[in-house]
Amino acid sequence: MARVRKTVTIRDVAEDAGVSLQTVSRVVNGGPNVRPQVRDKVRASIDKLGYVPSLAAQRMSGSRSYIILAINDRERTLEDWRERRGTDWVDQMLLGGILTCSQHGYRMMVELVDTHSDHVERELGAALSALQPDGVILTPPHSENKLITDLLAERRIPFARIGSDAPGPGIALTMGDSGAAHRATMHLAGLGHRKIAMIAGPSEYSLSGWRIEGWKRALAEAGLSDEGLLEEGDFGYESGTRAARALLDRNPDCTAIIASSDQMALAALEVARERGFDVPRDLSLISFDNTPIVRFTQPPLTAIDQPIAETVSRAVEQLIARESNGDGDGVIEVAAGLVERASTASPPDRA
Amino acid sequence: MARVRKTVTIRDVAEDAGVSLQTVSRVVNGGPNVRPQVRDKVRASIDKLGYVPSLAAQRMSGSRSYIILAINDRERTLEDWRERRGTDWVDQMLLGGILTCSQHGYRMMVELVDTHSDHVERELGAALSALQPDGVILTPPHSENKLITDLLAERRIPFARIGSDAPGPGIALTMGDSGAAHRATMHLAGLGHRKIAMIAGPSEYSLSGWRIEGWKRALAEAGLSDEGLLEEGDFGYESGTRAARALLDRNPDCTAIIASSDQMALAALEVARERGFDVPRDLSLISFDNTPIVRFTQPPLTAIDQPIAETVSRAVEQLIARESNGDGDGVIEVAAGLVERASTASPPDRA
DNA sequence: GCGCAATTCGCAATCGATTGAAGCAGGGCT
DNA sequence: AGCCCTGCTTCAATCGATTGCGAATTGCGC
Repeated sequence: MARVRKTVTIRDVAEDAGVSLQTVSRVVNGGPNVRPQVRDKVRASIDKLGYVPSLAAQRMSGSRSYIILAINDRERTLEDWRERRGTDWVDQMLLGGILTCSQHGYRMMVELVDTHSDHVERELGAALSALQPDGVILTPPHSENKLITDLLAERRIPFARIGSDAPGPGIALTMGDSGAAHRATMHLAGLGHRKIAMIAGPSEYSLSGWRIEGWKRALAEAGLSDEGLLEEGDFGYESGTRAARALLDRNPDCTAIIASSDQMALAALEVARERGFDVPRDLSLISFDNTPIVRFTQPPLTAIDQPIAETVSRAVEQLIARESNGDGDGVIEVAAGLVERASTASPPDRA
Repeated sequence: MARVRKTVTIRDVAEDAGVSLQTVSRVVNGGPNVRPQVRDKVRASIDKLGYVPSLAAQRMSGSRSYIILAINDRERTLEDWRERRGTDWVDQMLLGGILTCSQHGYRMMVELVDTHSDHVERELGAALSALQPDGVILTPPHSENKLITDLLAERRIPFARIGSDAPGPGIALTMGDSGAAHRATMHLAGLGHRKIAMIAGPSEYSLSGWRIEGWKRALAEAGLSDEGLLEEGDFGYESGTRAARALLDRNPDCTAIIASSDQMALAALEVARERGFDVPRDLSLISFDNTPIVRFTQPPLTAIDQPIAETVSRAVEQLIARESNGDGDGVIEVAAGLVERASTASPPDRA
């Protein structure tokens, strides 16, 4: 009764069902040559004994490890990440990744790597050797780290780059940053705004560039100018304060700001407050990320919602599929949504 | 050159160093009978070839899997968690867990389990069979789920319960909820407050009870009453609004509120605003969790900082140590800190 | 009822590392 | 000088699942 339960192996199942190990293996892995009758009998034994194949053993014999490795930034996570972008990213990544993995019988592991370290290759190489993952997911800013992508390409490990659209090696998944910025800008233009500024992210992130691009494209389509309306921040609160002040100093007639992160939008909101501007009456605000914070500000912020969970989920599916199909790499776009809240309105009438 | 790099096995190292496989294994695992000279030679070969033992193979032969499994709530993470408690928990757990694991040559995996599901045992059992983790970390509300703790005890897998202080099976790690609530209450009492209310968490979380206990204890020590000053919420924003309104309706002379989550504190802040109360002039606020949000509110909130990363880190260390020592279970307390910001001040003078 | 083909099953080797027991030195003892 | 003993290294079995290949069974048509 209270005896320690021995591990149930494929052998136990075979014995219980009265068939050979190999037959059980075929059943488990959906092999082609098993009679329905036998298959059901084996399935019954599996359920009865509660058999679950050992990941380690599967890895040993088969060619797959059933492991997808997600590379996250260590330095940022430890010190900067929370300060600058909030933590929603990690949570959503886990959600999308782990759930999708488990749906396919895979597991996801997270590895924290410091992009700026000199040991990137050694650290990552060790993880790859130890785990031998079937696929790797890179999150910004690793997605465009050549040392990392080269290492993965050399080892012939399929990988996905989240937040990248360079058609290089590996599958690229973008979240439609250009389109999202375009949409946000058009939304503001549609409300009647003529001076729509942008606080962009750091240039080392290529998504910063796409957002600027989408913003400029929309301005051009609406026949508006972008002159003097662009500031660069680092996603963090402080930089947002600085950028917002500079923008409003330079453009007293600016009536709308798109910020490339929630933190920077929060900072802009505070700058507006300190200048006696009412949001949205005097100034409209749209932020990127849509982390939980922006629902509780006064007013709640209209925001671009990044479909991180879905994107990672797609990445996992691609990696798993690619493994069997051997398909080539491609670029996938997952569209971001615009969540309208109370921080956007028509601009004030000015003489 | 660009030839696909074959996996480096222990055999390759042995050959390169001119010794046997077993000698290499001894070197890697710190075995006792290896000449320093030989050991150095083997080490050199390991570095040269970039050898890293395969986790799967280690699991196969040895008794350890070098895997720690962290159980998180699926339902909450998917739908409610972010709404109610923010996501900081997950991020911090990963930080503390993954980093500490890697320091000891272990890996952490995350499993999402729905506590309220009927399949808890099956889901968790499958994960345990597949991964055969050396230790398991339970986070609330799993920490006190008897189905889960029984399953782990039966399988003889060491486990740690985060946010629990029941001395049952497994290591219990509390974050000093009672002490933290006590400290927050004393802080307010020290500022001169006489009516200090609490918005508690749901009673199904035992930490809710401890916080109430600490609050009451402090009130008693300060010679204050707790009558009518307690409301229960569910950690979420909505419940905080309801609770704060009820408290202020019932106690017009209430000058301070301790909320058991940041979300509920945010709600209380908004209720104060809608009633024309200035925080902290008319009402002082202290929240639990100290997620990034509360630094950017107006005013920034004084908060209890939960040392989640450190707690999980301690849990990992205990699990790994316990595995070798075979030590018994115990209760460990990691102290929370009080971060003073601008939401607390002396109460207004009232006639 | 027979033969051939198609399907299904079982034996054995294998993945990479660990581990207990056996082998082989060299040194000290009587 | 013979013997044993200690210290270090090597042989061989093992973990649990996969997989190729040969063997056995079934199915089908004539």
